[in-house]
Amino acid sequence: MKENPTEEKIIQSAEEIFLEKGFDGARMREISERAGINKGLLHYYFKTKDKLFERIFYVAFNQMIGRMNQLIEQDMPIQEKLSTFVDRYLDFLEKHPLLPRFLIHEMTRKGQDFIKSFTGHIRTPAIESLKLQVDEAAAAGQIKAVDVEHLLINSIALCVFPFIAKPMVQVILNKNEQAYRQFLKGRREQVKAFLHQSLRIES
Amino acid sequence: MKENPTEEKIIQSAEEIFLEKGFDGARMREISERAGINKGLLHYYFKTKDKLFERIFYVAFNQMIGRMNQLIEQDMPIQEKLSTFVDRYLDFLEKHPLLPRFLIHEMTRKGQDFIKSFTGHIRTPAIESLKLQVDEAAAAGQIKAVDVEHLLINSIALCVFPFIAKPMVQVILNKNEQAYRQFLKGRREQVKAFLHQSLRIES
DNA sequence: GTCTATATCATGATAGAC
DNA sequence: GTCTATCATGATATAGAC
Repeated sequence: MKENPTEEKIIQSAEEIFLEKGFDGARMREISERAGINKGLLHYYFKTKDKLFERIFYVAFNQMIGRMNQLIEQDMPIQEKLSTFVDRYLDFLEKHPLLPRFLIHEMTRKGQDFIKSFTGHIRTPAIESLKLQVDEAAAAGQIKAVDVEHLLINSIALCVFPFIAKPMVQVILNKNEQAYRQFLKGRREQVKAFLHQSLRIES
Repeated sequence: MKENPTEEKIIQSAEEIFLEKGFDGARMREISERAGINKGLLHYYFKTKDKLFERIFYVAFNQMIGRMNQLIEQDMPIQEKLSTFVDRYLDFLEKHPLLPRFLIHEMTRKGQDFIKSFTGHIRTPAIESLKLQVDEAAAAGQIKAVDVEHLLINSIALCVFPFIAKPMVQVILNKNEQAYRQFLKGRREQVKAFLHQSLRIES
């Protein structure tokens, strides 16, 4: 925080360009131009393109994982937690629509080793306590017994997929920009209903 | 089909490299090397990198959309159709695990115009008849009334997300390669159960 | 700290021998 | 049709003036 304003500008510009075009498609020249500074100055602040990228990636990765952890660890009943997860996570994605595709693409590009170098520093999601909660609720007859890993991945997938795969979904559903925004609006309730239904007890 | 064997080799090599690294990350040198030919020969067959890419993209795009259309249009009851969709689509993805992320990334990189130039030639999925089928089944009391667009996107998302977002899911669930393969194995039944549950009538 | 000018290198693409 | 050699460009990165 409270960094040098030039550095701040560079960070912001770099984030925009890296998220739009990925590491391979990004150009140092374009980053400097958008930051309104000279190309040489970039290298004064961040020795190399790789260094600049890692800074952006690190922040982006933590944002995403951090938000998810935060939502998973809230102290509330499981059904309410699911609804809140969907609402807050979709809020987050609407603010950062390019984030998940960026992370995924770069994590795929770099090797397993690169990922490890980050996940080492980072608290991995607290699946265990979520599992306890789900199992207890199932035992108490409040919800159907389900596999917590798949439940979590399903929740994430349903929220994030329309952002990651936007152009593909547009083709499949034959929707222009405006129609797609409309689709996303309705999606919030659809996903919540879908997830709740998946926990409904068989009668 | 039955092309020149050199051209065939180039296509295969180019497909592998483009799918792994994307257009921006792919190198003509690497493509020629993997094809076992000279770099100059690439340009003899495919004038430019763009031309070669478009050829690969076109085939890949058609494969994906074609498979989906085929599965959507099968003539069977809706519940059976959903199960078959999941099974056959997951089969397809296991054979082409890099395909969806490649398509999504490149469709995002190129503009809307580029996409249109393809979707013009292509039959877009037959959502309408699927909607009829779902609505009729709902009216007959066989399934819950649901929005067919969201149902379709949910089905696709649940299948495809673990392939698109593999490294991210690995971090979230803290799974190495082998554990991840195990996770994918169990997923097939999980997704089918999940989708069927979403169509269950309220009692 | 910021800029200009330049070095260095890799890439896509071409020309031409065989 | 296939290769070698080379071009032209554009990228990252550095050196040095201010």
